[in-house]
Amino acid sequence: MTRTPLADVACSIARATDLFGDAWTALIMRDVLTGVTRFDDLAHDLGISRKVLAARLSRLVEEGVLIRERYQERPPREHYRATPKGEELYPVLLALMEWGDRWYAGPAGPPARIRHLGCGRDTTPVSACAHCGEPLTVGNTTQLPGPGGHTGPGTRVLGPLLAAREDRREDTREDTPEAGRPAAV
Amino acid sequence: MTRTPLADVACSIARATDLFGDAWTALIMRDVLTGVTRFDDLAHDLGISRKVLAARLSRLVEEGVLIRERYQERPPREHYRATPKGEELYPVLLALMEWGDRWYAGPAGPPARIRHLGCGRDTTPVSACAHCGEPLTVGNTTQLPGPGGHTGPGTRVLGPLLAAREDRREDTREDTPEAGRPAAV
DNA sequence: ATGTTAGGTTTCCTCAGGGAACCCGGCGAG
DNA sequence: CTCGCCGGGTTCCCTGAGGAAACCTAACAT
Repeated sequence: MTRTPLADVACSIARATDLFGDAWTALIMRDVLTGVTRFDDLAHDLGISRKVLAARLSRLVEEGVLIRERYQERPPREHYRATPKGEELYPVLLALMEWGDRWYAGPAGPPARIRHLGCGRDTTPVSACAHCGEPLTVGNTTQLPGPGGHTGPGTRVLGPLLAAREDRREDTREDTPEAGRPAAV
Repeated sequence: MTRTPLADVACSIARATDLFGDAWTALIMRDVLTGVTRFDDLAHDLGISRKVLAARLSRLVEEGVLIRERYQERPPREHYRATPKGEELYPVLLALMEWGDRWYAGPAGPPARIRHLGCGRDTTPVSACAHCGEPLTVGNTTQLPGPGGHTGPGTRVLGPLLAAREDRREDTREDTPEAGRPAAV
């Protein structure tokens, strides 16, 4: 929770991880996105301590990933729903699930299937290139500095944590040259 | 680390989360997959405590996600490389990064770009249906019980934690009726 | 008036994570 | 041949996050 200098870091993975890199958040989002939205239901379903659940939910609400809504006045009842920002975490869940399926499913097969309503078939989610639709792998991609990165040219760049940590080592660069100018492609 | 009854649970997300749901693992995998593979380099780059780094690495090796390799004999030097199982975590990283880019990139744009070597363009990773190639969203998919799930019919099913937790509350269902019959689409 | 349910909050305890120091084998330099 | 350094960890102590369980406050329901 406040292991969080990560949030300031020039790496979108680190930023996402700051929220998502904890034991429960992924499971909470899974539940909320699949219809388990009330406090008690979540607590039961996950077996999470109520204290921690409350903390996670309010963090997720702060972050704009969930909203707390009163869905009934008498008696007053609340639930948590995903915002668009929260719904867009779905690909992360799909990727985690796909990986878990591939490497941990028993002989019986995976515990759940995803039916794609568009084509009507049980699907396997793949990470694809938005342009050509081909699957993306470690082998067929490279990481390059982006416009928002304050990183030197040589740095491998999926996430230059070094940059944001440089306070701890001012022997390294503090040049930060006009944080725009990417290493023009 | 041993908050881990999760690993036994009938949900691939929970299984994946058991490994991946911690502050550092995603970042370690990011680094290893992008070429930061030695202990000291990882420790520096991440700013992680050496103790925890050692623990994470040996866990990842145990799990078959990384292998420890001697890449030079004199002086003896080791590094960590991703196995195929480890490389297949790439989609998870891409999904996290994409989400971070969409919601946390400053006005300057995202800190890094992914170039797809197949089509030569900077790409945006999308979670697509392996059959029809269309993007998968919360709205155009449903979750159904899979062959490996020991879950009742009504249960929403991306991850029935209840099943594995029912030891703790035998007041609830122990019926588990013919664990198949999905809520037919 | 008594109980129950939803939605939390509080208290106490334990153990994982951070920081920093320490350790060990293998060099390479003087 | 001794000194010191580097890579790759391990050990120690301390703090703080997470778990368990009890408690609290409406708002009904009987």
